[in-house]
Amino acid sequence: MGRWEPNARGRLEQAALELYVERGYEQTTVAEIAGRAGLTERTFFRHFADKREVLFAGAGTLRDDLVSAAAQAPPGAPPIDVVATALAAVAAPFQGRLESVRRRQSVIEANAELKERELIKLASLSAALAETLRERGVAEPAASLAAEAGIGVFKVAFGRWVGEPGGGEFARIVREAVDELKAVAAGS
Amino acid sequence: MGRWEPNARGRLEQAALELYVERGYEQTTVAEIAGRAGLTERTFFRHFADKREVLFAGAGTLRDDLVSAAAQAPPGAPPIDVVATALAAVAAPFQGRLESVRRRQSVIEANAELKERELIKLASLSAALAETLRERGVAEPAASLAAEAGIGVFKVAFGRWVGEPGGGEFARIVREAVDELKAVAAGS
DNA sequence: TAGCTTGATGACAGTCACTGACATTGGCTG
DNA sequence: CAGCCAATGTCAGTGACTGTCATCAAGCTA
Repeated sequence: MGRWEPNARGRLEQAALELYVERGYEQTTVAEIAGRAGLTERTFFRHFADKREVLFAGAGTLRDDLVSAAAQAPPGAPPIDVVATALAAVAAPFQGRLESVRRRQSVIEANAELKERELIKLASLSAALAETLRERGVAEPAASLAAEAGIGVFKVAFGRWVGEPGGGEFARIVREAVDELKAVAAGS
Repeated sequence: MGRWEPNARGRLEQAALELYVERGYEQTTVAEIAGRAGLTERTFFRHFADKREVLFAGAGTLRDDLVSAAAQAPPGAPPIDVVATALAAVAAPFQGRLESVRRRQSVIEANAELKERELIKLASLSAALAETLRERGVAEPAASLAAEAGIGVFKVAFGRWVGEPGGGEFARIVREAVDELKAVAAGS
């Protein structure tokens, strides 16, 4: 048994989410989060760059998964299809966690600072996706446009999935949104 | 002559931009901005919600112009064309101010907090554009997808315009990016 | 085994963004 | 002229975040 309770980072994440849900993001102090996790404020800031970041720890994994899925698409596939399959691939792991995702999302949408942080994470997804497309030989500005449009599709599809009462199948909603984007771009 | 020097808000904007350029956003305190403008820190926060907002005062106008241009498009026009003409319309007023825009943009791109603020302003453009499309009878999710894709186009086109040595014609770059998006979405 | 190093944490002081409450001031209105 | 009002100043406070040094148990080394 170690000197300290294990998984300090995970305890901080859980305590933060609980408190943000219970009393709201702004009404929660970092000292309270740390206290609930049995740690001090200073230790919180050793694990997370700021008070918002504790909600976005999984963003790096999502980006890696997206890049990996895009990189594995068949060579020579049209960029829009590379993006579509990559988005559907990263959508799948969300499927079993609708309630947990909804809780987190309601916290984010209640606070402008948290929305900002979410947007910059999505922008980093877009940048990583564009970079992957470029490595696959897609020229600019097609690579950035496909990536931006793809992340836009993801945002819209995510909103629909979280907003629908039953939830539905996220990957299917993503594919439908891609098809809808194609129709819109064609001028229908 | 009034009791106070006129245009306090404008003086604060100018002082902030100068200081952000001179020594960087993080190295500038609000007290310094206010001091250069001949005001106090408290007055700064009466004019701007926070230290970032002073750089984004024009965002509301941009959104209004975008909505207005989209609303004036011919009835029944395809959503992608409504978006394209609206983007080209708001691009035009940027044309004469390339150097000023570049200076401001270099400040924003040097700081993550400022990037976040820019992204949420762009997201508000997207939301307003989607709302306008809905009022024109465009159904969901087509309205949101067209708006998201359109703002993505704007981001890419803006980056190209600011990045190119000579600058070029912003409205033309926007139209080319829309065409490129159409080609990408078609699976080229 | 005694000592040294290391890594996670605590303690504490400090800066700065931001807020609430109240005071000040000079022009404008009745 | 009295009073109101709008913009600003003053001041005290909260809380996010940082730098610095201390602590202490586990592991490594001689």
